[in-house]
Amino acid sequence: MDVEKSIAALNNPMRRKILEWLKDRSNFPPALPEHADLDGVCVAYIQEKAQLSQSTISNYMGLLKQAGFVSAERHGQWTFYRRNETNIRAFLSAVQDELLKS
Amino acid sequence: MDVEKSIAALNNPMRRKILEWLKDRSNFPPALPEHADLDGVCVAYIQEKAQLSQSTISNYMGLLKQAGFVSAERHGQWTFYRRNETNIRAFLSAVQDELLKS
DNA sequence: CATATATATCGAGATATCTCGATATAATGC
DNA sequence: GCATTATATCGAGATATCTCGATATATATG
Repeated sequence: MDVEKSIAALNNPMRRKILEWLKDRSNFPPALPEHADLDGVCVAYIQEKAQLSQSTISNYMGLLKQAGFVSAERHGQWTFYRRNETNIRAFLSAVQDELLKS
Repeated sequence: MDVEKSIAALNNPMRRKILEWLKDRSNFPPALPEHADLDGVCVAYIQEKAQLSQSTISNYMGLLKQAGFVSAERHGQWTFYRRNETNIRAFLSAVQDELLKS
């Protein structure tokens, strides 16, 4: 739990937006039939919704992953990103402690 | 509650450290007798503990104030900064909502 | 193996943040 | 008014972040 890196990752409106979008798979186009069993979203879908360049989104997802907010799983040519709820809660808990605990 | 501005203010280790120090007045030198009734800390004390320049600390406190994390009160030539617990909790609540609420 | 597709990485210009010293402002005391 | 003290603001160089297009890598398919 690197609070430093996590806050830096959140210090960008689009990255926070992406984390919100990932709460609900239906924010993105339906998965291909062969990916029906996977609960992540591929980079191209995120890029389409964010309207930023492919490299920027790939970079963003890398930062969110390093911060622990998302997990990535490769399947063939696709990388599926999904929220890591455990780590998100751990971050919130850590920030809460840092800001409130005496 | 400007989450954007708040996260930016927290995106710096020393500013977070200062917020932690302000939890406990005894992290700083004792107040002057004439300030005994005030529960804030003056800039000079914060600067001494942080070991950064006066202008940097003044800037930091300004950012923390704009984010709502601290309140400032002028008394003569001194400005006393103290945590704004209400706003800190409001921020935590907002981030929690943004990250978790569906 | 050649081509196509999806993603990651690289390099760079634009912009923002950091942090300082210098200076300005405000209040105090003589 | 003048000197001192506390804080705020200004201007700037150093560093970091943003975001892109170009390129590299990995996989799938013919």
